[in-house]
Amino acid sequence: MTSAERLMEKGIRPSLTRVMIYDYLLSHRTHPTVEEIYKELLPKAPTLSKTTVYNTVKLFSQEGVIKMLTIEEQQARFDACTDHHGHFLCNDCKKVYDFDVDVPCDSLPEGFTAQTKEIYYTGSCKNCLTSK
Amino acid sequence: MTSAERLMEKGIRPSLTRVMIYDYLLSHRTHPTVEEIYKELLPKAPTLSKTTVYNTVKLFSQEGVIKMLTIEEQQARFDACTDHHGHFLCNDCKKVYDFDVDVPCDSLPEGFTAQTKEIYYTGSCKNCLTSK
DNA sequence: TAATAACTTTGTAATCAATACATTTTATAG
DNA sequence: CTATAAAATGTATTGATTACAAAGTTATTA
Repeated sequence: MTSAERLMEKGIRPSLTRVMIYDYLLSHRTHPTVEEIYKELLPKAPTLSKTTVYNTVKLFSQEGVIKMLTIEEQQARFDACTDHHGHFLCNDCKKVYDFDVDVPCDSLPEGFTAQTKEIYYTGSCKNCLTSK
Repeated sequence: MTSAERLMEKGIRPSLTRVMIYDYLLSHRTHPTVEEIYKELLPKAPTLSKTTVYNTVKLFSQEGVIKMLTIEEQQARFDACTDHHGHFLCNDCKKVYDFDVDVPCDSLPEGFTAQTKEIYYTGSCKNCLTSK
């Protein structure tokens, strides 16, 4: 299935801009920020507006096409992989890593319905620990 | 153990301001923001500065006295309970609820060391679901 | 006790991610 | 082709957070 088809599946009209942003996220699993997405795409799309990137990732998140990560206080990050997995933020190099984690056993209060479930760890990654 | 003693245990000098902020967090388990802490304490401490609240919750978080929650994009929230539990953000009323959840089984990459482990759910709480 | 140093608190100014909004551009339908 | 809706853009604004310097407070040492 193409990325455009996947957007349509979620009721999102696959404009050129949207497909470009979605493709970027699909091929760059580094959990980029809006700023990073914008800067990377600007050479290919010189008329791109940062507001458009904001609008688009918000739309994608709301429709469940991508995940918004609030693991960092300062700015949101985005992940095109919506399968269940954990995110690890290194406090030193500020990179966000994926890791495998089981869906946790929870006891949500009666009547509560969850739409998203995120697992965030913070600490130090291997690179930063060994280079000390 | 008093709250002042608990601060000293973590190497934090228990000034009046710090104890006041810590006590507020201990007695208000609503995961308040800096703004909320500041507004609530201002009547009791008219010379309190918002910067001080920022400095203090940052210090507390760094020393592990409290937890900083980044579950919301816009602003950080703070929790004096450092025991393992999950946090549920209602997208409608924006309240953050505690819930019980097991420590998840993870397979962190070799050499990674976690300092904090947070579990964030978002969705709709009972009140908001029933009032629709 | 006085003098000094270290720490804490404060207030203003600056930063910067995110949003609001009006305008322009592009796509779709009649 | 025209009208309408949707998407993209750019500027201005908001608002949480931080930087920084000054003022205040507490601890230390002579």
